[in-house]
Amino acid sequence: MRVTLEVRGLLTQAIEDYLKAIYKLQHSDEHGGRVTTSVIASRMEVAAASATNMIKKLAEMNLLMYTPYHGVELTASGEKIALETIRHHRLIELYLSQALGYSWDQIDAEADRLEHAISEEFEDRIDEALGYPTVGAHGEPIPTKQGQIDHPKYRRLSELQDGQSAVIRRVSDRNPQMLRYMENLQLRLGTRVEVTAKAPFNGPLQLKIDASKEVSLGLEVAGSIFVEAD
Amino acid sequence: MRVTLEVRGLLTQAIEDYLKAIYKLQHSDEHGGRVTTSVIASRMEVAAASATNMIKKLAEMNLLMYTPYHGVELTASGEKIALETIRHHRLIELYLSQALGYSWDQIDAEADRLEHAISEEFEDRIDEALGYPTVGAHGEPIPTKQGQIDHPKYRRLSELQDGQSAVIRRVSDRNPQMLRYMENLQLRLGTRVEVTAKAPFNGPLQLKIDASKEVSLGLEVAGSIFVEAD
DNA sequence: ACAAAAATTTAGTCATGGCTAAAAATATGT
DNA sequence: ACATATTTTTAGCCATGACTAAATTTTTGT
Repeated sequence: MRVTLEVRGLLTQAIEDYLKAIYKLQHSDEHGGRVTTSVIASRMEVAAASATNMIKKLAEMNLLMYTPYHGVELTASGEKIALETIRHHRLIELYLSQALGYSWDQIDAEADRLEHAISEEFEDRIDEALGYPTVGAHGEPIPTKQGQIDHPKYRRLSELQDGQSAVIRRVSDRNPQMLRYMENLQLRLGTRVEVTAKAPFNGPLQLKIDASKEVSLGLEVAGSIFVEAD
Repeated sequence: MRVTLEVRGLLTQAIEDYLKAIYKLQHSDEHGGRVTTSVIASRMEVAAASATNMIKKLAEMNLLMYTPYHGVELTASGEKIALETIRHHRLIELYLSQALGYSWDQIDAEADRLEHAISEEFEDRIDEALGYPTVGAHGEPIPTKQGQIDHPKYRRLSELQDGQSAVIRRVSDRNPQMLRYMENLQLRLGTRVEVTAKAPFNGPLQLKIDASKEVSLGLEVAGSIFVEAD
């Protein structure tokens, strides 16, 4: 990858952050593949004009294809860098929770800062210390060092029918408060859940956790939990 | 410490780096207490004009006293921040070497980047994981969370007389290559050494390491090793 | 199809923290 | 003591990556 090599060293934190955000947007089901300026701006919490500026810069660097007024698509080199950043992030998150006892809601913010500061050496050492994991602390796939990643398709807990049982495989890491709430309910990766009732009109669902405790769960939370149904 | 609290959050990496460097210069024996623009610039590897700019900014923020053309002295709040940064640095260095198996020559560069990225939480967790250490990986004292630190006065190995024996308590971390060299010679913290001969005209000294291996050590290296003599 | 709304880009500004060149202050040597 | 050398500061410039306001393009509703 010539381009990636040439580019290395002048990768600012801002560039890595944008590429990471764009990669995630491209692979989220919501915005059908089309990643626009406003979506990027909103995800990055900057003004639209700021996003336009950075997009132009990234296009200049051949990290993405830019069609003005119509959105953005990462190039191979852009995606490579995004995946490296995501790998850093997810390895750090897992390390924080496994080795340093962090809770679910604390790791994202810490990893957001650390991911730009660590060396290849650090990446390799924690990868080894963790036993070369393939799944992050919230169940996200961890890209390999070569940039390979697969996107398993899980169903949202909110989509399950009354009576269905499933195992939690991934949770959204967007909202720390929600993560805290889930953790308190013992809703963890691998936890078995069963939908025992579903209220109509987008009402809450009744959930049996680990075949014991029963709770009522709002749709927003249930929509942030991804499961593998039986 | 009102000022420190007010200042927090707008502490850039550059500010922390300058304060750390100035603190170290103030407490080094070389430049008898007087810390000038050129010394700071040289340590930070920036142009003198850049140092002047930052010094004026730090004086504005009440982090140091600045007498134009005559140098600089940290205020209480400036010193507090410097010590927090140094604490971060030394805890991280120790963690890298103890928990992740880094070698002596690799930890400084990694810690230089990480020290600005970690949270109070991270600091506390590695402090605990390390068993609340008081001495860093190269033997430097680690400031307490309250900013207390003592500066034990060790002698340089180069100052020992022929026949004297001593224990290594600290090594300079300025030169990674030299650290690598020392590590290869098994010159570590706690290692007992004996000067068995001293060549005249600033020549090398002959050293017996751990009562076994003998080596000839140049004065530059010997001057970078601090010992406690019997 | 076309006016109004919404999204996007352009233009111009700001703070940060570098830089060089020139001016000013301090230190040094005879 | 005073000319010269050295150090330090000032002045002005640059890149990064934010911002707001205005202009432009695209989308939407009727």
